[in-house]
This record gives sequence, structure tokens and C-alpha cells, in this order.
Amino acid sequence: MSQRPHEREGNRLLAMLPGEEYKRLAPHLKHTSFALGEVVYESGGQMRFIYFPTTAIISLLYTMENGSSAEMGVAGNDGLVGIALFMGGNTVPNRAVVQSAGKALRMKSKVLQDEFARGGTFQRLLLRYTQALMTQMSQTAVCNRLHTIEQQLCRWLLLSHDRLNSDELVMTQELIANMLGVRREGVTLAAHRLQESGLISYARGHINILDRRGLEATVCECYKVVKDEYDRLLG
Amino acid sequence: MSQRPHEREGNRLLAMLPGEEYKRLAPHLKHTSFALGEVVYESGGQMRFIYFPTTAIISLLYTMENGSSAEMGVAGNDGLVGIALFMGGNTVPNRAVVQSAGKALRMKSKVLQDEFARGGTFQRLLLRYTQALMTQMSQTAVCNRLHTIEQQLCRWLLLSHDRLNSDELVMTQELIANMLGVRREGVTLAAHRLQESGLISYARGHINILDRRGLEATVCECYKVVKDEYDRLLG
DNA sequence: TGCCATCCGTGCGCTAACACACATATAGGG
DNA sequence: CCCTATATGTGTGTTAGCGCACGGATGGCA
Repeated sequence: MSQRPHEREGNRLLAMLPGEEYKRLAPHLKHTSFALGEVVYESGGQMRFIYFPTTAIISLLYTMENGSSAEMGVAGNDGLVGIALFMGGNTVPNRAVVQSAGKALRMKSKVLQDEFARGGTFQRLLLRYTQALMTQMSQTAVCNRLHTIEQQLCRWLLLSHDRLNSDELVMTQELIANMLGVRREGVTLAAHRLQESGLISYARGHINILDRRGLEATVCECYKVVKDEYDRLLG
Repeated sequence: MSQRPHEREGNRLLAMLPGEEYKRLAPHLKHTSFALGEVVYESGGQMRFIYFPTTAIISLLYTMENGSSAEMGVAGNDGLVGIALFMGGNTVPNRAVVQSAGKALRMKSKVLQDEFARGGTFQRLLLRYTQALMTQMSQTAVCNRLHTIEQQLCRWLLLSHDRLNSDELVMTQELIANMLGVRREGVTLAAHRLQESGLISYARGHINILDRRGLEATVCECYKVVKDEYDRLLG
């Protein structure tokens, strides 16, 4: 399948590659579609491909032995999924699940690793992205400890909105609860409050961002810390 | 200052380097001592050195605007502090604070970066360590969300114990509370329960691990996930 | 030996979030 | 057009952890 040159624009990491490196990689990039809820990687499972989302959003989730789960990070058109392939571990002890249906470009792990080993811009870019993701994970830890569900819901909505081209998220409160590691009723309550404040509206699995500024005013500082770090490292 | 060859044994990452690479680095490794509470890196601050702890333990902490704080990860003789120096970001938005006084070997950032850029074992080792640290951070996020203070205290004690040569931790409940991002009274209560179960004893800033097996039986699964991943990646 | 800063224990009222139960509402297929 | 699976709303009781206040203990220093 041939790739038209502009296609990489859908992913900001790929778009940042200098022409020469991109030319080397382009033939190895293939389109993939992801459905909502699809499992990209299983915990500890083999990773045959690395994925560069263009319109899809992928959540990194840990699922406890008792079945409860919590999100530790999220990747969209600003990043990639499959860090362990170049970090040297090959697998990670958590799942990657499609949070928002859409497309991604994929590359075979071998191709990725060979290019990474060349030590060029690609390598530097991937490592900077990894650092940004680490900030997201660590800030998630802090946020889980210190902030309310309502603040965390704001953070989650903003992180998702940043990675979408639309103001509408297709996502039930039940699923958001799984991501945030809280009860569905807790999300209902928090979403209700945000709706009453006119920041969002929602109905049966569809959430609309009505007032992004308002969300940014309600969210805890965690969002800005992560956002600023992405901008600094990958801007 | 000359380094005796066995000195690197104090740090497990350095100990894993092949002879040639270690020989190149050894002249650049200098001893440093850290006092309890000392700040190794300030949030967003410049990092002149990378540190390989031998007997010290360093916490990675985020401090909120309102002064409350929470730990996102910890490094001891199994790792290093200063990941941003080779990941490309140069700084991180969190502090590194000495949790247990002791020694470390330090290296100038330039030397580190040059050796990293050679792309040999050193690079691969550092990246694998970084992946292990990511697991620790993400599991901290999960643990903060889903587990009790008592379970988290167990996790924290075990992580510290793994990085010490002693069964005694010099650490007040107040400081532990800062690390865990909870109240001092919460730690008092949890520590009391562990003491009544005979797992630890403590008095005025000194904690003794009496029954490590018992702690391992009380801790949540988060500890094992992190431990197994360190063993897999760096064992 | 006596003082005092530091560390730990405890009680009280409060809130966020939980677990469980069940009531509604609605999109979309038959 | 109805029926049902799915999504959301709500109530009740419980619990973990918070904020605050203060009391008790003790190790180290004058």
C-alpha cells in the first residue's frame, strides 16, 4: 500500500521527522483502524507493531487482579503506543485499549528498532516523547492522590479533547469510570455538576465540550503541568 | 580522585556495564554524600550531574502549589537519578529529594550524554532502567487510586528496604506522610497496625523491619508488579 | 538533671467516595 | 411502533481519610 506524502501529518511525531528519515520509514507505515474498546496490547503480551495514532486515542490501563482498573496515560496524534519496543523491555505490564475509535499508522517492531538504533532525530524524538509520557504518568499519580473526581474528570476531558479534532467525545460514563478508576456513580455526579455549570453537555455516551476555557479554569494544576511539558519537549 | 575498581559494585547499574565501557566512564565518577532531606534537583532546575546512588535513596516528588506533595518514584543502588539528561528534556517538573542519607557516584552531564550517544550497552541499560522506573510511576498512580494507606505504607517500606543494606529506616512518620501524600495521622494509624501485627517496630524516627515476609503478605499487588519488572529488565 | 524541640497518640466532626439497590429514560433493532 | 439493552439518575448507609486541636512521651542538649 503506497502512502501519500501528506499522510504523516496526521501524527505530530511523524510530522516532526526530517525528510530523509521520513522517506526511509514511509514505506513501512501502514494504515490501521481501531474500534472503540479494542485491545491494542495485552498486559505482558508480545508487541509486533508500534502505532502512531492519527485520529484514534489509546489509553494505557492497569487492571487489578480483582478487575478494577485505572488509566496511567493516554496517547493520540501527539504520540505513539509501544514504547517498550525501543526502551528495550519489549513488553509492559499493562494493557493498551482504544478509548476513541479512529486510525493509526503502524510499523513493524523490527523496522522501528533498526531506525531507533541509528541514533538520529527519530531516536531523539521518541525519547523526548517518552519523557513527556513519564510526566503524564507521574502527574496522574499525584492527581489520583490529591484531587477530586470532578477535577480529574476535567483533566481527562481536556486530555482527550487535545487529541481530537472534534468537540464531541463518544464515551459512556461507565467507561470513563474505568479509566479514572472510580465508580460510575461518581462520574455521573461530577459530569452532572459540569453540565450544570454549562461546561459540557452529555447524553447516552456522547459528551460535548461546550466551554473549554471553563474546563481549564476548573481543572487542577496537573493538566497544565503535563500540557506545558508536552509543549516544551515536542513543541 | 582515583576510583578503586570495586567501587562501582555499590550501584547495580554500573556493575552491569561491560569492562570496556566502565573503564571509559570510571575516571569521570566522583563520590558524593547526601544528607537526609537534601534537594538533589529542584523542579524544572538545571541538572549538572547524573547520580548513581550506592547507599543513598532518592525520592522523586511533586509539590503542589498549595504545598502538599506526593512521591512518584524512588531510586537507590538499583538505579540513577537524572533521567532527563539522556532522554533529551534536560529537566523535569518535579523535585528529587534525599529520602535516606548516604552516598552516590556522580558524573557530569556532558560525559553521560556523550557515552549515551555511542549507543552501546550503557544506552541500552539506561533505557531499560527508565522503562522500569516508568512501571514504578504508573503503578504508583494505580496504587494511589485504589489502595489503602496501610497497603501503600507496606509498599513504601518494601521499596525502601530493597534499596537499603539494613533493616532500619531513619524516617519520621511526618516525612513518610509527605512521600505518600497523606496526613501524618494516617501514617501513625497504619504504622500502629503494622506494629501490632509484629511486622515492624518504630520509635521517634526509626523504623525496623521485623517481618519482611509478613509485609509482603500484607502489601497490595503493586509491589510485586514493580519488583518483577525491575528483575525482568535489570536482573 | 532538667528543659524543650521533636515525634507520636488520640479524639471529634466532616466530607468524598464507596457499595448496593433500584428507578428512569432512550436509542435502535425487530 | 414497541421492546429491550444500555445509559443515566438517585437514595441509603458505610467507610477511609481529612482538618484541627491538644495531650503525652522522649531523646538530646544546656
